[in-house]
Order: sequence, then structure tokens, then C-alpha cells
Amino acid sequence: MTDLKTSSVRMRKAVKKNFSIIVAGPTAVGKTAVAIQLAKWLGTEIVSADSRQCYQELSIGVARPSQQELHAVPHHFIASHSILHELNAAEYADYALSCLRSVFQQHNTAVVVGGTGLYIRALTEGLDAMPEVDPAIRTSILRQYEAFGLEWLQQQVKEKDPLYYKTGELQNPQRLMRALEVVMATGTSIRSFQRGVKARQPFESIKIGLELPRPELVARIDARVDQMMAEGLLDEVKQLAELLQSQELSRHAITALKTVGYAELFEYLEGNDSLEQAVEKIKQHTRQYAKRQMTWFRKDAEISWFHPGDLEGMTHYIGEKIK
RNA sequence: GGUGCGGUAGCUCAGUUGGUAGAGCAAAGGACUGAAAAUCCUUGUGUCGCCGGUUCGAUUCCGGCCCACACCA
Repeated sequence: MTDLKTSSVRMRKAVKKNFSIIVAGPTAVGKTAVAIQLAKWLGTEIVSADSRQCYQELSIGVARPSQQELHAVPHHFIASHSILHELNAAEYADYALSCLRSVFQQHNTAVVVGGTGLYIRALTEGLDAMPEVDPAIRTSILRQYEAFGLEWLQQQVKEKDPLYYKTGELQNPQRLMRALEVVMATGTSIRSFQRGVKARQPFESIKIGLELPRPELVARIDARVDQMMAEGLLDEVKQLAELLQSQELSRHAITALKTVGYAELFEYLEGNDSLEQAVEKIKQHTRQYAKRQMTWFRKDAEISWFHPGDLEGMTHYIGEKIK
């Protein structure tokens, strides 16, 4: 009798599974609309995987979902953080995972949408555990790099982390500084922490990629940038400039402001470009960004690709997977 | 009409003391483990404005023409 009971409980546990429907794709392809439709269809909530829509201070330029869209389906990781406290992929993974856990208390599916490939990977596969690095070490390295340049950085890495020097990107200051801060903090090469082990997450991922023919995507990007300008992106940037001034901060010190649509308009406000030039650059840089996103997502063999209008195809595909 | 400056890669320009040319940006492809809308890597044949002349050889020198800009009339 008791045996039977425990085995049936076990059965139910084994059958019960949580699914994250991951919606990925380049910027302006139409992810937001698709995610909302899918979330409604599944009767569940959305966790964003967008490294910029999470900032309260950025709205028009990062194509944050509208109030109406946000009311249609509960969203997580949208306008939830401040540019004054920047986050990274690891913090995102922790945050998003706890969002998913709470969604899974009520539902056995969740929709994850976003164009930030690294964040999606961090959430679905986890990141290797890395040692804490004293922020003072980081700032000191950054200051010295700014003072002495790339050659100094390369020399430091060569001396302190020859393994990274042999295998890393020697022209990429961000990576070199990261490698350097880790050896300086721990005495051990960053390579020894990068195990590449996939974490076992409390859900199964179903990855959906959205794709449009390039000319169509480019047309959508151009139209969306024009619309952002019409909606008052320039005012949003001016407000940011005021915020920076009141905090005595340089925009260059805040990575979240190195965002397409913002950096170019700051250049305009600083008198380095005409408004027309700035807008043209926003379009250009958005195209380049979309291309980088496609490069990232294309090599993920787990993604099934759909036209953003093919909702039927997506629901059919998801239905097969979760039944 | 005159004078000056220029016409070289899709764009902005560098250069060749005569042996057919190279940067930045754009474009295309790629990478990516705590900055990721970030950061980085790879890829450059183009009647060197047109027509003549000099020369073994002209994009480079000379002449003419066309075009653009500036100034003078």
C-alpha cells in the first residue's frame, strides 16, 4: 500500500516538467509581439533576456514594451534596474532564474524573450563559478590601461597570466582586463575557472528563433528608428544628460549609455554630429547590432527558426514539445 | 571671364622624387563565460575625371578639355 503511494508520487514528479520557451532573434524582428502572444496562449508570464530594457532610465531607445503590452502579460526584468547600478550576465542569470522559479510556482511554462545571446546562455546553461574580484583591483587596472594603453595591458597579462596570453584575444582590452583582474585577485589564471560545464537548470528550454529576410529587417529597423525619434528619443537623451550632470557622472563611465540610439544622440548634443548624421548612424549601428545577434544565434543548433508572423507554426512546435 | 584649390575604393581622404596604390568609415563574414545594444578578429582590382604628348613605361611630368568648390571681376 505505502509502496504504491510513493511510486505514484514519484511518477507524478517525473512527469511534471517546467518549460522555458525562449524567443530569440535580432533587434526589430518582432520578438515582443510574438512573446506576448505566446505567453497569452500559454497563460503564463514573460521574463526578458534583454540587457538594456531592464533599465528604468532607458525606454524609447531600447524599444521597451508599451504600457499596454506590459499590462497584457506580467513581465520580469523590464525597467527593474537603474543604470547607476550596472549588472552583468551572472547577476542577470541569478535574477532571471529566481523570476522563473516564482513563475513556475503557478505555471509549468514561462516565456523568455530577448536579443542578448550571452544572457540567454547564462540563464539556460549557467555560467562557471568565478571568484569575487575586489572592485579596487578593477578600477586600478582600468585607470592604468587608460594611462598606459593596450601594450601595457598585454605586457601585464603576458607576465601574470601566460596561459591567457597564449590563448586569449590580445587585441581586446575588455577581455585582457578581465583576465588580469582575475589573476591579480586569485593568483590563478581565468582559464582555470572557465570549465564550460553546463548547469542543470530546473526547466527545459524550447528555443524559438525569429528571422526575416535582411532587406525586410533593414526596412523595419529604419522605420523603427524614425518612430523612436518621433516619439521623443531626443528628449529622453536630454533627460539622461541632466541626470548625469546632477550626479557629476560622465556618460562614458556608464556602459548602459553605450547603447545604440543613445551614444549617437549624445554625440549630437555634444556638437560632434548633426542630428541628421546622428540618426543615420543609429540606423547603421542598429543594422550592425542585428548582424552580430544573428551571428550569435545562428550557431545555436537548438534553435528552431520561424517567420515572426508564423504564430501557428510556433504554437504547433511548442505544443508537440510540451505535451 | 580671371585666379586659386581639388577630381584616387560605396563615403572622407592619404600616397606614388614616373615601375598601375592605401587608411578610416561603410559593407560582408566571424568570435564571444561577470562591460555583451559591449568588445574584438578577418576580407580592399579601384578605367587613380576625360583626351592627347613626353617616356621602355604615366595615376604620377607637360598641354588641352570637362566637373566641383572658393575668391576676384
